[in-house]
Amino acid sequence: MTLAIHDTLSGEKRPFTPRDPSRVTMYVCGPTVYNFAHIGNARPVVVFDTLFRLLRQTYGEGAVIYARNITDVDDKINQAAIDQGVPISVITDRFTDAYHADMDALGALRPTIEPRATAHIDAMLAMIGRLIENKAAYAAEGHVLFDTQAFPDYGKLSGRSIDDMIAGARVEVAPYKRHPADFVLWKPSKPGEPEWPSAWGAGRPGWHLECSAMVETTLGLPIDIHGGGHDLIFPHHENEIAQSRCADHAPVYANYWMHNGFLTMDAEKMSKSLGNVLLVHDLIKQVPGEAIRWALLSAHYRAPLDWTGDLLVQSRKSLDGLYGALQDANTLLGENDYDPEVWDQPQVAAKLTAIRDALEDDLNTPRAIAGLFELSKALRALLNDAGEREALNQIGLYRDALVAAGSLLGFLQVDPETWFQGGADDDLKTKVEALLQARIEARKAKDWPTADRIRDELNALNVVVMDNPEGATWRLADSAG
RNA sequence: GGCCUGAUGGCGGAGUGGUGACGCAGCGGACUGCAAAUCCGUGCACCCGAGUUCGAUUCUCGGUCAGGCCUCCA
Repeated sequence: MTLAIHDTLSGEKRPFTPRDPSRVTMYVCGPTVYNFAHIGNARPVVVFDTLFRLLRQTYGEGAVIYARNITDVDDKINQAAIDQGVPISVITDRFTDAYHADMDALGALRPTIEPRATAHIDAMLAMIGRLIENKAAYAAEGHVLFDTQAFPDYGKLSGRSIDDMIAGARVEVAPYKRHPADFVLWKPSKPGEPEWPSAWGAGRPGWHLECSAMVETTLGLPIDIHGGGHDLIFPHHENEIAQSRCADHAPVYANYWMHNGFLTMDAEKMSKSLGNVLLVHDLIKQVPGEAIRWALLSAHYRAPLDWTGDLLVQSRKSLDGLYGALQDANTLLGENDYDPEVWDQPQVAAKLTAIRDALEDDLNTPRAIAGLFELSKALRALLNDAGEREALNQIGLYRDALVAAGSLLGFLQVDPETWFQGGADDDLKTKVEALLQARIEARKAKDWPTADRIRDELNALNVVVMDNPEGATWRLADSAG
């Protein structure tokens, strides 16, 4: 099977054909760095990271160029700098670092390129120049505006006509606009705000222009895939298309447009006024990033996703099951050698193929996740009658396959011990080991009251004990919620 | 007001014109000193109405409900 992508522009699922298989290009709109990223911001990151992984496996790691911008010039950044009485760069540096740390925690690979808007002002100004030259933009009162009348395809991506937009307009139209739908390419800065000199007066770029310029400079037109949140379709992506195509007389800006669905919090939109903004920065202190990633990928990327405490609990338990199988396999295999003729085994190969097929079918992560469970189930079955010597090869094979399949989705990449005990600090681990040892002694002596009392103590430490004939293992109880 | 999505079991969530994956939770049993983990077994759903069809959860139309965009927004 080959990759098929649902393309917003054509409205259909189309087979993916890159312009150049040795240089596959993908651009995703990144953060405006004025605050911590919330869980809704994380959805496109995780979704397109999964696509990035799939593309890299298909075309080769060096053949996929994934650009995700950092918007570091913006009204909200300016406001934050004023509010906190610090230079703009203090804000942007701080939240760029935080963004990296948070997305790393979700298992997202870093993009190939992360262009910053402020490093591409020249390209933006050059683009404005070309737009004016091509009669697709005009200067007025210190602003430069895009002339939407100059672009017949305006509205095609979002499926709306300019007339519809005017009919539904709820904002006052700035007097210097020729047409209500025209949008800003360049605008004057207020005193104290960052500004750059230009032929149209000192000022700063409009947000839509930033992405167009960075796409051109970092990837070159047309790009293969352009992604982002559903809410960016209009006006942001619509405007990007208009600018780039008019600036360069380009017939195509991006060959495939992908948009992830919105995330709601307990069925409500996340908003500051509702006070339900959940920051990744806070969440990863409470639950493993992998469980958050799982929750984000548990629904198809185009479907809406309702974020609830229960979703996180279920996600974590699902991962417990898979890591449990891996742990048991590791325990059994121990130092034993096995023959890793992994990928030629037809039954394993079929299961791996099913997972790949699911992802290649417009990134059907729920189906791919089901495939992970298929592998896990098969691994469990082998573990349950592992008396046979030759079963070790099979177990090793399935164990490796599960980890390999997981890597495609960004799961199962840590040691099971780390997954189950990683939340414990060294003090706790020492304490637990001591209690566990004492309990093993008690059990040997068949002193059940003492054994049970110690287990209660461990439970109080949020530790779950699992006895086995030789001794016992432990894991931290789930505390997600 | 304009434009656009979606509605599957207790929960999450795929999918299909012909008896509805997968996961979480539940229930019964096995194992265990008792548990946990694991194993075996098991109950439960396709929003409403009409149409097309031999047959619709799947296609069409209408309705209801929910959500999104039209303004910064993932």
